[in-house]
Amino acid sequence: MADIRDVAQRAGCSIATVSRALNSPQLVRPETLARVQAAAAELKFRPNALGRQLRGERTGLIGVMLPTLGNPVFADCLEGIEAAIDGTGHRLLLVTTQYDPERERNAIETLLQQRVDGLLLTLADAEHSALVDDLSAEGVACQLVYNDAPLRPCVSVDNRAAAAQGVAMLIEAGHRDIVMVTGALHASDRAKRRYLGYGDAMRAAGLTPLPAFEIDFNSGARGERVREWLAQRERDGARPTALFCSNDLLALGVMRALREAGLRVPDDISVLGFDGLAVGELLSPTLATVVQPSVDIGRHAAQRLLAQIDGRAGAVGAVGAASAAGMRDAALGQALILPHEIRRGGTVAAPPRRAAVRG
Amino acid sequence: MADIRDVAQRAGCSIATVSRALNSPQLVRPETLARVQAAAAELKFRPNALGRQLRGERTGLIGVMLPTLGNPVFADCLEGIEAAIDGTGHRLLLVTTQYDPERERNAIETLLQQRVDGLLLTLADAEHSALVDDLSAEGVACQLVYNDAPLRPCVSVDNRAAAAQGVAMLIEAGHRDIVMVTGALHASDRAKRRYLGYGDAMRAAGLTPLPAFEIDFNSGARGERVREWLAQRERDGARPTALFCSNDLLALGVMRALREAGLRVPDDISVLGFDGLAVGELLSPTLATVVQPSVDIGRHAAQRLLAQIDGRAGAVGAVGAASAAGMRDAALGQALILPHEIRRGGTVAAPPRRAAVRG
DNA sequence: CTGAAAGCGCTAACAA
DNA sequence: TTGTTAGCGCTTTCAG
Repeated sequence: MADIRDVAQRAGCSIATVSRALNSPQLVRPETLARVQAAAAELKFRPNALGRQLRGERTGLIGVMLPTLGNPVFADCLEGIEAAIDGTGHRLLLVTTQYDPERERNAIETLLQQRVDGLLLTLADAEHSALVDDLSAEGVACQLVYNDAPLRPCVSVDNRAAAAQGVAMLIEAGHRDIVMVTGALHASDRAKRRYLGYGDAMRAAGLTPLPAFEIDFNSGARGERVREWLAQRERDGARPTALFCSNDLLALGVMRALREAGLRVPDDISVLGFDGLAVGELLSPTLATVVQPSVDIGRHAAQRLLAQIDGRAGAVGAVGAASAAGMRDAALGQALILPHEIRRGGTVAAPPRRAAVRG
Repeated sequence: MADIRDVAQRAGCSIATVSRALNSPQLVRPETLARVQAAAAELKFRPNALGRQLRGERTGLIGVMLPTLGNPVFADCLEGIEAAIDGTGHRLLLVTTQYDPERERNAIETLLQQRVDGLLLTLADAEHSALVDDLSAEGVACQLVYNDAPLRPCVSVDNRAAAAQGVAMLIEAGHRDIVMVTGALHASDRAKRRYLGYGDAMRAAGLTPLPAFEIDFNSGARGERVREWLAQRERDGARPTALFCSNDLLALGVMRALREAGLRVPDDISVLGFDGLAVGELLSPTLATVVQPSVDIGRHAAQRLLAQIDGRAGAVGAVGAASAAGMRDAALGQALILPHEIRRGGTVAAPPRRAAVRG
């Protein structure tokens, strides 16, 4: 593989000139430029990014860490990130963690060793994670994605308020026995906040929040679990009339289990999701859900990160004054809350009359 | 940021010893090792991967290029890739192309400049792409993903045979008027091969293949287009009784348009997809489709790529003999065809009786 | 406008 | 077992 020296020799100039010809053509005499370009083409010269990165200040690499791509919510977000960096000359280094905190640690370290210019992270639990503190202490440019931690640099919806609004819709539809279904609660700060929102809405309506029904994401026997739980509830005479699922994927799984258990949605039981996956609208009945703008979340997070990176470079030496860049930086260090939306759908209806059961 | 020299100084040894302590601990006296580790920890030393990569033979980077992550088929594949490289110390550099050939060129070049050890690519059209030839000519380790080009290193299903089998199922269900719906045919070699398979199945049953109905993926007015087309067909008295969609996402969109046009699936018209997206099983009716093992495609492609990379390293100097590595390499240079599967689903039923219309 | 030279941080001979 | 040294390919002063 030809290197810059080969090109220089062939073009009859020094490697410095080749470098300039490639990076700052205007600094080079047109004639020389042409010779260099010709030489480069003939030798099929491919600049080695590693050399440049080692030497330079920035690598142009952005580290992206997501729990999984099996959930379209994250794939969508990644599309937004891609869209935002398109044309900026940045590239993406991608890692998934499967919601495993240890993998999170390792992944971040790996990304940092590659000297990424910045980090876009979705953590299992941002609030109790010391990682983010360490990162900001180290001065690493970083934005959290989906995590809504008020005091941290992140882009998300207001999970608590959004969930409350969704549940309020259920209540308005006439439901009183509403249970929230979640994955492992401890594994996701978003699920936790949504549960808080559920509680808010219940109490606001004078209802008592019920414990969440947690189902292990990774267990294959999800349908089984749901059926058992329903049977138990049935026996207690306390089958809920509506289920609020902490995310759409879970809602889909739950609905399948419901169907297999012989229950009709929404006739026998209503279901509300969270995320706003596009597929939800293609189902019949369509999935009622709390929509978060996943692509925009990714896009904004990436844009903020880029601004942060640029600001950082621009701020060098501008110590004295609270510059415009500094002002911007302050905003970038705080949460950006994007608007959510309630998507009404066929999976929510009025609760069935069950006077006989109750009486 | 502390570098290896700082650590050496603090540990009271040379940088070579630090390097060894980090990479080959067994070559270093336990006591020295401990000193180095302590020093590294105290200084929060983070090895700079760029330095190592610039020096070394390999970077540990794998370049992945996919059309989009908006289609879960590719997200699933990426999950498979992730799974395969997990624990191997490789990292992923990800780029999406939106099916744009120019972006494909640029993306590959970018990846190569970063000195990736190998490439995992889904091209718009692998057969007519000179890119792959160039790559193998340059000796770049590379596997195509989803593209089934018989003579190239790739992992896919037999799109033609799979499509034929799916269409045969429609015919078996009693359909004779079957139209294939695709995105822009020229933009995807898979769609083209599936159309060939459609033709095979039709002719095998003594039927005449019909022209494909192409809908632009990127047009927002997809539903509109479908309705117009249907109306036209209706007027001609030639409304098909079944639609074979070149992928599941398209099938979902088509079904929605059908519904909006007042047609019931499968009562009025049957729909068959291709891909086997998980969501298809959650719909009601469930989506009949030709299933390709997306995760496995990704996994196998990554495994083959890793083998190729290792083989390459191992083969250095082993010029004389047709070594075992050489044998393996030969296989890695050819297509790996994974088995597909027909998933029967509620979207396919017998065609409606339309004696009155026909007569 | 161009060239010489000094590294960026690390690994791997080669010596000791 | 450890140290010295020569780069990997590139950018960027600083001179000319």
